Amino acid sequence: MSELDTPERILDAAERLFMAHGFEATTLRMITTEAKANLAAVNYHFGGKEGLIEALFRRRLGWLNAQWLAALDKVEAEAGGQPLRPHQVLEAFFGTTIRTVAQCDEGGRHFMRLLGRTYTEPSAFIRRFMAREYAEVVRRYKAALFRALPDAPKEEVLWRFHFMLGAMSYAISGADALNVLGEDGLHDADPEALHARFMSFLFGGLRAPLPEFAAKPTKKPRRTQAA
Amino acid sequence: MSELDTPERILDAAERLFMAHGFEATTLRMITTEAKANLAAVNYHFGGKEGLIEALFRRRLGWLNAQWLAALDKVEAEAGGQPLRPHQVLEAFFGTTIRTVAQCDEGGRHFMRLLGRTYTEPSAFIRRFMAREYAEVVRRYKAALFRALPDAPKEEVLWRFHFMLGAMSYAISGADALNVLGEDGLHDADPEALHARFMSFLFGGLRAPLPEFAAKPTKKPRRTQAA
DNA sequence: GTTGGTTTCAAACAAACGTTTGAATGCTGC
DNA sequence: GCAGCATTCAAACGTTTGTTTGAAACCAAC
Repeated sequence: MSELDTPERILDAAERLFMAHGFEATTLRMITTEAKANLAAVNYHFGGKEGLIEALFRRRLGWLNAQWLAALDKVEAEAGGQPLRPHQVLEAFFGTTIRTVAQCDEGGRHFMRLLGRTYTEPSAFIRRFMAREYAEVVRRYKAALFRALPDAPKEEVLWRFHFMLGAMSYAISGADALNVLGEDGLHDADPEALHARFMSFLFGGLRAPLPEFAAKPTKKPRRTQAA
Repeated sequence: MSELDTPERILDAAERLFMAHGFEATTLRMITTEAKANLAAVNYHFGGKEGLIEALFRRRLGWLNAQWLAALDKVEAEAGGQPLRPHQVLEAFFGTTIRTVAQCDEGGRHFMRLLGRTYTEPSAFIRRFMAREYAEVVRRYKAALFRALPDAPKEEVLWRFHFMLGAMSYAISGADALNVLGEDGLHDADPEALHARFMSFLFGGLRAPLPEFAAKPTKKPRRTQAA
C-alpha cells in the first residue's frame, strides 16, 4: 500500500488530537474519523484507549531515550572516566531534547509538547508508565550530575534539575503558550536560537550561588557556587 | 449553619478533585458526592460545569492578582520612579507566588498547582479566561522588567520570563512531581527553603550571559550580560 | 476456486456524562 | 399560620463515551 497502514494512521491522528485537546477530551471517534479508519479499529489493533496511549508513547519514547543515552555516552567517552563538566551534562540532556524537537516531523513536535505536559499529568496510569519508561535515563543522568557537582548537596542539585525540567516543558510548548504574556505575537524563532537562549538560561541557573542555608562553607566562603 | 454553605463546599471539593484528576476527568457526580450536595446543585448555583470552573478561578485569582500588584506597587514606590533592579522584579512576582503558596490552606495549594498546569492547558475556554484575567498583571510586570533591563532585547527578556514560569510551575508542583526522578523520597521542604533555592536559581538564569547572536555589542563586549 | 486467517465495517451495547424537570422542603417577612 | 421565595432532592432527560458483536471483505496459500 502506498498509504500508511491503519495502526500508523491512528497513531498519527491520536498524537495530533491528544495534543490539541488532552487525553480525556479526545474521543476515539475523533481519532478514527481523522485517521479515516473504523471506530472499532482502535480496539482491534491496540486493545482500547489506554493501549493506544501506551503504544503512542512507546513508539516515540524508545527512540528519545536512545538519543539521551547516546548523548551521555558520547561525552562520557570523551571524558575518559573523568567527571563531566556541568555544562556537558546539561547540553547532553537539554540540548539533545531541544535539538530533537527541532528536527522532528510535525507529529514528533506534537509528541514532545505532550510529553512536557505529561510530567505533571495527574493520571495514575500515565505516571506509572512514565516512571518505568524513564528509569534508566534518570539514573544515568543523576549519577553524571552528582559527579559533575561533587560539592553541591544532592538535594539542591535535584531541585535545580527539577526546575530545569519545568523550564524545558514551557520552552517546548513554545511561542503558543508564551503569547499568553501579550498579544504582540512572538513568532516561534528558529530552533538554533531557541537552543542557544534556553541553554544559556539553564546554565546560569545551575551556576547560581546556592541559597545560604545550603551552601557548604569552603576556603573562600564568599564565592561558594554550585558549579 | 456551622458548616459551610453548599456553593462553598462544592468549590472546595471541585478544587481538590480537579487537581487530582484534571478538568475533563472530574465529573459533577464526583464533586457533588464529595461535597455532600445534590447533583443539580452545581447547575443551580453555577449554571453548569464551565460556570463552576470560572467561579473557582475567580475566587482565588482575584486575591492572587491583588498580591502580585501590591508587591510590585511596593517596590516601585520604594524606588521612587527609578527603574527597579532585576532581582526586585523577580522577587515581587515569583517570591510573592512561592510565599503565597506556602501560607495557603490546603485548598489554596491545590489551586496553585492547578494554576501552573492551566498555563499550558489546551482548552480554549480556559485559556481565554486566563488571558483576560491576567492581562493587568502581565502588562505591569512586563513594563517593569523592560525598564529594569534596558540593554537586553525585549524578546530575550520575554523568553526568559517564559522559562521562569515553567520552572515556577514545577516548583509549585513540588516534591510529588520531583519524585518521578527517583524513588528515594525527597520530602517537601519547608517553604523558606523552597523560596530560597528557587529564587537563587531564577536569578542565576536571568543574569546568565545572553546567547551570542542576541548580545548587543557594548564597550566591553567580553562581559555582555542581560543583567 | 476454495479455504483459513486477518482486517474492516455498520450497528448496537451498557454505562456515564452534563443538564433539566417538577415536586418537596426550608426559611423569611407579615 | 400563611404567602413567597430560595434551596434541595430524586428522577429522568438526551447525548456521548469506550467497547463489543457478527457479518462482510480482503488476501495469500494450496
